[in-house]
Amino acid sequence: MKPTIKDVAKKSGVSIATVSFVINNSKPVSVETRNRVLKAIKSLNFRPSNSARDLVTGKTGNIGFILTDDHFLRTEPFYTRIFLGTEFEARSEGYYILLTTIKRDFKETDNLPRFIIDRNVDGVIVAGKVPHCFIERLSASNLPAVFIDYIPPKNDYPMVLIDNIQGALMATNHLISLGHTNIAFIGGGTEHPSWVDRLKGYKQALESSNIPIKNSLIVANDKFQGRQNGFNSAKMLFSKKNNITAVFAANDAMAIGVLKYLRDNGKRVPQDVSLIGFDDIEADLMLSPTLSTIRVPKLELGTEALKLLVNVIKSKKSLSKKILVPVELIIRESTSIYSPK
Amino acid sequence: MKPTIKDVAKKSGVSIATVSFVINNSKPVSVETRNRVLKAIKSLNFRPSNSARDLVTGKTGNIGFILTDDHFLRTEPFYTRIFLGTEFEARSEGYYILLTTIKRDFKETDNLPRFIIDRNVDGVIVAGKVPHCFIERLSASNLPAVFIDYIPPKNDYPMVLIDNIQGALMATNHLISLGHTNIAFIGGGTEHPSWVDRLKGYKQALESSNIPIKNSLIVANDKFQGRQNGFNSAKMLFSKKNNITAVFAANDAMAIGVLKYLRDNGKRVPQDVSLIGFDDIEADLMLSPTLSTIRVPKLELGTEALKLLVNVIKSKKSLSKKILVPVELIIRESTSIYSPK
DNA sequence: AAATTTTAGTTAAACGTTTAACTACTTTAA
DNA sequence: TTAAAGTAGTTAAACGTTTAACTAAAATTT
Repeated sequence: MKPTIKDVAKKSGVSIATVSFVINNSKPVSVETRNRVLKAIKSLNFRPSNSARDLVTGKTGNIGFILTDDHFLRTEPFYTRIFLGTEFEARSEGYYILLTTIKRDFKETDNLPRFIIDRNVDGVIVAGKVPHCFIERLSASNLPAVFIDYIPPKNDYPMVLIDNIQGALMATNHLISLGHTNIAFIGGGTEHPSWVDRLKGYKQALESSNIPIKNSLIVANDKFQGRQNGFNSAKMLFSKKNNITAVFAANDAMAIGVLKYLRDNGKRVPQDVSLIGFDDIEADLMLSPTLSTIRVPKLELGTEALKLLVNVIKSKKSLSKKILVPVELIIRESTSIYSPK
Repeated sequence: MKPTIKDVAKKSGVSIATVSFVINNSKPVSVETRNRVLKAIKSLNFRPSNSARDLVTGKTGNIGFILTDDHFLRTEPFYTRIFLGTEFEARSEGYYILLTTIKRDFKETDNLPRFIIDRNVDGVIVAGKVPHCFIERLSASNLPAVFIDYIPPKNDYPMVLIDNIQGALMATNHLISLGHTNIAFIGGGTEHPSWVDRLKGYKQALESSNIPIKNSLIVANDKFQGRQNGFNSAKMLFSKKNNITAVFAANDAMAIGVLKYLRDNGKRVPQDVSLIGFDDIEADLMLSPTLSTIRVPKLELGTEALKLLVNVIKSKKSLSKKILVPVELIIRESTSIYSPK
């Protein structure tokens, strides 16, 4: 059978309490006994029982990771990478991650994830946009929670966010520095803070370079943000005659849609139109040209969120800290210097 | 504080044992008391403590889900769907899933997932191909395990497999029924049972239609199985003059690579070449033409594996059952009737 | 009617930890 | 020299369940 703390105690000739102190560093133990205990632990291959420990401490050692199923199933491994960051960090922090999805159209009457109902987690991480009514239910459950890449309305949970404004600034400034002035923006709907901020950064960049902002160059009204949407938006923009020489798409998926539209319609990238995305989804290595973009450190989003959550759990204070994770400009083939015909 | 079984017992005027019997249906309880207890449970919003229960039963209520990180991060949400199937089924079975990845090049000396070392799972599900040495380490741990979509060498674990031969038969027969005879096969390396079986099905279909098998039409030597590989293989096939009119690619990712090669080289699909894949990764709705394929029921792979594992855990017998999940022919735009020029 | 079996419930031990309260020394302070 | 404080360890209770062993009453069999 699995060895218990008693076996260790017997083998090293001390009480089980002392063994516990050694395991948890919770009380001073003399060097000799500590070593004796450690040796016994090793030789018996002892591992403390989670359930016993959890029972007495009232903790579970688990953390829930929640996202909508469509986010989880996105073709770009964006949220999966974030999850992996969390999972990885959880290993060193000694937590287990319970991953579950909720429906994108979570209803008032839907069940919360079972680990919340059963209180089988010490806290949860919510990644990406989730329905309002889910957030309300979650907040009623009084569990510590941290949000990633989404600002929950009316709740001051701690958050780990992408520095969207800065990224959009970098992307737009990159295009400007290449000589472009007729720069289009393609974004998702305005109900998501990320798109709002990326648009904000775009505008700021233009302003500070004294380039007039033309609403005719901005498409940001769709609820979705996939390739199809990029394709459609590009169609809207390029069917009018407005001399666009560069496009900043608010994410790579849309950028790929734009790319497809341009290719289908005889525009060369980057010779005729420069194109930059956002996210760096390292999607398609076959993509040609390769896409300039703003790299979002996805693993880091996940690790930071876990660290933050562990802090909240341990301090028991509901610090409403916001961490803004910096992004990085990645220049590839899809952007080049403006060369008028 | 969280209500305990004692609170329920007090409220309903019975002993805690009776409450336990009601919760677990483990001993007959009269209808009246049962109802009284259930009412108390509901009104107190009582949920049994996992840790307490686990401690006494020696179970954990957790199941580990293991796959390599590159599988998890694949652009096609193939394994993520399988996971979702498992997770979904786990909800109704009352288990929690701990998802973790191992490295594709897992080394003898690498640590097993922490939940195995700590024995914090009652069993594990392994999805997709994993390194041999990992399997050996796993099997030394003596945990119940079920494999999905991979046949572990030298171990008779229970498995849930795709009916690859049948699928390949269906795909090839579909092409044959359209009048094609010069049908190429593009597969991955032969070290993976799936590719071997899909090739086998391809050959069987040709044989039973009395179409000679030409090795020049078969490319199956690469270790990887992505788009790039499909692209390269198509190049190899079509650069020789051999009148290929149809291609069966052993997965959709490779099929998409083939499609790209054909498009780049002026061949129309399906007018000039019919193309069918395998998996149905519902990748790119923008793909044109849409891809005929063999649908693999991914969720079902996951649910079946969980059911099987739960069976093993409960029966304590190491039944080495194999479940072959049926596939389905999905005809879309990329295959059409053979029309000689 | 007595003996036996069945049914519905109770009691108490056990699971493997953590930790508050205590003890017995040893060191330091007065 | 004695009292106080510090150190290193022990004892035992507690956490919230499950379950074996038991009891008392009811139902069935003889």
